[in-house]
Amino acid sequence: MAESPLLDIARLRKSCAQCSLQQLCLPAGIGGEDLERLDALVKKRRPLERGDRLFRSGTGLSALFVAREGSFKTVAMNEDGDEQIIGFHLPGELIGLDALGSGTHRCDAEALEGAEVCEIPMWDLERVAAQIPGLQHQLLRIIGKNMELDQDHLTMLGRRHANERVLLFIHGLSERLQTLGRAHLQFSLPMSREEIASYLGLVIETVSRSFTKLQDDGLISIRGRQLKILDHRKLVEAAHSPELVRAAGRG
Amino acid sequence: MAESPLLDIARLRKSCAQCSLQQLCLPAGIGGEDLERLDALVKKRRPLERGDRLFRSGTGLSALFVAREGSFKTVAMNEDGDEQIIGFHLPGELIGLDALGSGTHRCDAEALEGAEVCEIPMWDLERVAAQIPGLQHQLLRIIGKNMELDQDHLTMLGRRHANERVLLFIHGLSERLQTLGRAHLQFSLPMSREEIASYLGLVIETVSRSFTKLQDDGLISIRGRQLKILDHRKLVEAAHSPELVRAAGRG
DNA sequence: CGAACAGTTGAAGAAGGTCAAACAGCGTGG
DNA sequence: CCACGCTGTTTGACCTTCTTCAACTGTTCG
Repeated sequence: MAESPLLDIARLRKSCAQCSLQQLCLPAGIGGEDLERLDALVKKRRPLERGDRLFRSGTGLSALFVAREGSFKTVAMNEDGDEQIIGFHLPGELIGLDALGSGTHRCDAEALEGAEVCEIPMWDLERVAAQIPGLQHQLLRIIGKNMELDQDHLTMLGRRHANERVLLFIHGLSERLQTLGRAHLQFSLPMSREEIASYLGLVIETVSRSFTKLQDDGLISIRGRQLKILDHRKLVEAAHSPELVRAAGRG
Repeated sequence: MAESPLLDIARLRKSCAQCSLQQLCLPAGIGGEDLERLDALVKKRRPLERGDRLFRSGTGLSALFVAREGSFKTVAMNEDGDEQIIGFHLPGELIGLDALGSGTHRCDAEALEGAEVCEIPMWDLERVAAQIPGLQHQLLRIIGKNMELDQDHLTMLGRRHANERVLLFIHGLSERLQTLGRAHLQFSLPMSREEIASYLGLVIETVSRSFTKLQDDGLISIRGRQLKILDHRKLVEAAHSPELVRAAGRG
């Protein structure tokens, strides 16, 4: 038992159980020294406050972050100065891949609420990934999973009716919360209406109206940021068929 | 000349000069045996015809593709059956990363015209990437570059005015063609209006009207699929400031 | 208590969607 | 070579939806 890291693994399993990076180590058949080496990379950072930034656009990529507690948004700025939210990052999700292509961040990452992050220095991660068999593959999968989130966002924005976008947004959030092991039928939105609007390519008033309409239709209940999904089945159906959404609006 | 691959490198440099994967090997300080090993992976596939598919949604990830000649689209299908184009892939660009997360493709990849592709078996690529120093890093960069394209798409869809989306679309296409070493001020659109509409979350008539408006404003000249950018400066400006777009419409 | 902020609601207008028709390009077959 | 029909694109008129502007409500926090 001279170097058995059993206790360490148990601790890690617990602290990282719902982390999107858990697949980076735990199920990849990595153990012992390798696991310790990986664990040594991860720095736990001080708590962050609402509005604090992990990085800014134009900054070089130094590390990837995982939201451990609290949620984040990534915001891109156009030439003309108006911002667009291009991603929300829930607790357990990854932040910082936007700089993978050029080595420079293309957006700001900002805490939506009190938060805490793990930080993985990119340079070290790449080095270790090249050495530990299986880790590179897991890294690619995690990156791929993140691309899927972007594509889901894309399909929301491709919808031409505001109600559909909002519906898909709620549904998507709920699914993500579920896979992260959190309550997914009743939860608190970490972002403002304004931020949702930006994310969905809408205007704040339209988002507000959509919410109240969904509430009137009995699909959800929403009071401020407290959201409850009342009829999950109907919500999923409605998200995938515009007719239902519109028909309900006339009732 | 027992093991000098000079001629091979020269040939590769030429044939892959504008390929998005060129960074995978050429500038990464890879040479000799390694380069040959990498080159051996790449299969050149038979010519494809318009409508031919590289893969279908639900299929397992077996290879990445690079369009050598001709363009492609990737199409996602919703539960309710309507399609959405989530990406265009110009000659030299990469196709197939959508399956990176789950190992299963989430969309169809279809040739927009006569085409030819290089095929890189994913499994082999990963294996070699783990062995050749620098290659893993280049692979991550290439994946990152592709994510940037998705994010550009996202920022188009986030714009609330049809004219802005179309403007950003044209501008983006032009930029991509330029980096791929092709004519970027006068070119032929490989996709139909219908496909542009789907990509931009608009309806075909709106796309058509936007094009004619941009033509009336003297920014472009468009006849069928033949597009000429007349005032590149003004086009870039207009793409980043809604007021200009709208003001011009009243003139 | 009241200022500041977030969210909701209402009424008006503009933008884009819908429906329908005309038009252009192109390959086929007479 | 031309007529024909197919398909993709443009254009027009109308209608729905979203945005805009504005007022109002509600909550939080000095």
